[in-house]
Amino acid sequence: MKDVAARAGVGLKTVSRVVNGEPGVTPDTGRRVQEAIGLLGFRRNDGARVLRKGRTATVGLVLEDLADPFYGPLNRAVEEGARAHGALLINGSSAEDPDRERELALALCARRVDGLIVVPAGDDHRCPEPEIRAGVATVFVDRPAGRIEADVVLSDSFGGAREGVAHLVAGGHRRIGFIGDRPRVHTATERLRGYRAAMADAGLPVAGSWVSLGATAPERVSAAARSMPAGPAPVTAVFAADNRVTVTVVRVLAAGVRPVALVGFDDFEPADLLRPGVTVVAQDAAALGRAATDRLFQRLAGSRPSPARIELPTRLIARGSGEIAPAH
Amino acid sequence: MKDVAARAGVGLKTVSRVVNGEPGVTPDTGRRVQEAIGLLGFRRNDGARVLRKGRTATVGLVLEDLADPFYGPLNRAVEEGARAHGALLINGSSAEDPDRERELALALCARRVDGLIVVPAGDDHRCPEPEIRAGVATVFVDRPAGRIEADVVLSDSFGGAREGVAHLVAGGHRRIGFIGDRPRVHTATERLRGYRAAMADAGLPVAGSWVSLGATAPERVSAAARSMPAGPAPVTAVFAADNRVTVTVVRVLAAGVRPVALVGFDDFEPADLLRPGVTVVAQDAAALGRAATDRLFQRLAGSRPSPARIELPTRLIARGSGEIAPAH
DNA sequence: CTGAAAGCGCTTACAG
DNA sequence: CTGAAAGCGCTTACAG
Repeated sequence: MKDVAARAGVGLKTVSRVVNGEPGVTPDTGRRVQEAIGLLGFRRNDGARVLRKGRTATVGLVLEDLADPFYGPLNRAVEEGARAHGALLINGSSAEDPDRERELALALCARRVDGLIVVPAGDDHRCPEPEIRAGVATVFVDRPAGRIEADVVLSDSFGGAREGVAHLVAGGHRRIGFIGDRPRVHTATERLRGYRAAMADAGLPVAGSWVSLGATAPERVSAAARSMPAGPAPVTAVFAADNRVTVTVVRVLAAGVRPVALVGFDDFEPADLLRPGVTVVAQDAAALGRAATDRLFQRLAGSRPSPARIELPTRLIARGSGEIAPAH
Repeated sequence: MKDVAARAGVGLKTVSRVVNGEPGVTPDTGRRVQEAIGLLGFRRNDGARVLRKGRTATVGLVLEDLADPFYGPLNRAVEEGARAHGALLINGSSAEDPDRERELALALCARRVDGLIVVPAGDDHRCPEPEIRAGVATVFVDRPAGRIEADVVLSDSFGGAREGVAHLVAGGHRRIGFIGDRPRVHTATERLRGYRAAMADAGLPVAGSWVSLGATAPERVSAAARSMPAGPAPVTAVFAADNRVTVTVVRVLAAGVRPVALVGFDDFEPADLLRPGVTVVAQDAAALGRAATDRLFQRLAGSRPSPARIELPTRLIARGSGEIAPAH
């Protein structure tokens, strides 16, 4: 900038004005400065700018895994939200590791991001980052964070699961299985609660062997999906509590002898290409991202509402697998 | 930092030394400084640091769409590569819009990212960013950039398509269709070239009606997929040149009367759940990301090889759809 | 309309 | 082992 000023024969401040399109520069002076900028290939250094201005126009996003298709639309929605406010997105994967999550959040704070959007690592029940409590505006998405008091944007896991299971009940099923993630994962327990509520609503009992919580590894899920439709109280339908579980269950059921109905939580790519199509309770990952970003920028704009829990509705999409009649 | 120095009764430089773990501080002094840091909740401002050091420890990634599942693993791989070098990732979507791509690249340059990884917008044949030519280390991935001389990391589209089509030929097919993206998309023409090469290798003619290039919108692709197995010279197999095309073709063929064999370029999520499973020529998006990041950091480390075109091999995965025998 | 001085929070290059 | 001075590239708050 100094070079540009020298070249154009003006002061530093004038260059600054031209670069930032501020008023108070004669057209002629402006032109001279522009010329010098072009000649020297000058680009404003936003880092230096930030140092004075305070705001970095940067948002940090910490999620579980950038490679997970579920987070793609969320990621993109946050980007778009940030972009609408002239901000860039720095993001990273926690890889479900609380230490790595913390490390990432700290690095983002050291870069002085204006705000942080965090998908908390699944099993982190420790108190999160002191810096978040200290000051950086933060919104949690997809899962609630430990015991922290902060904004959180979630899908309605309870209501969605309840609706999905009620759909099976309405189809005539009375023995329905539930396969979900480990109990320490919040969404898993919420969805289980929804399952139990739907069963209770219909006055149906739940046998112990119909509920299976645990790692979403294919081996464990396969075993559960194989055993439930067998035995003394065989289920005629299964509710799969997330997309990893659903995909495995589809495989197992396709290989089984009797048709078993299936409703899954989370939509997944070509669920409609399968025969039968997979009926799902879809959550809107992009809407989650949008809501979180909106909330964040409201806070950045100075609004100070007390921390809220925002729940977004889910949507049941019937495609066939959930409409299979019970085999008595 | 000034406050910490005052509180600990030391100079600024001593605080700096402690914060950065530099030697030359007595344990006792170190302790006092650490205490003051804890008390004041001090965090180094990396922005200020960067201003002096020159390097930002930040890598920029510009791709088509953060929400696209294909780019998830690439995104993650770049993140991991950057992380291994202590760098953070700023990324954004070009949304296939050359202007937006340029705007993003400029914003990243203004932030003084150390390096840039770019998936060029599909149809950009203009000369790309002057700043890239000017200096920021840049590696292009997945598609070559205009006419620029820079590193580019690609999948072997030609070889992959050739292998996929040869697989169909080996299965007894003699009339094979090709459905791909618009001709201005580099990968589309490369794959078409691979198709033609495989047909030529086998001494098979290619009828004009067997080749369809154009937008990957479902309507157009459906029309092509419906017409090819009909008419006077009906194809018995189709090669779909990318995953968007493949998904649409699967839908159409499933609804058709005669079985038509299918091989797709790009793997997609539950291609193995479908009946039959979809045979694909898979490219390794994570490997693309890794190779690009490696190349970038080699340059950042000071190595100055001349720009290279790095091609990664693809892998044929037979799952059933590509092994359907020709219906004569 | 224009510019010189001070300062954002750190590090570099020195000197003690 | 320790610290004062200068400077990274910009903007803020003034003064002319």
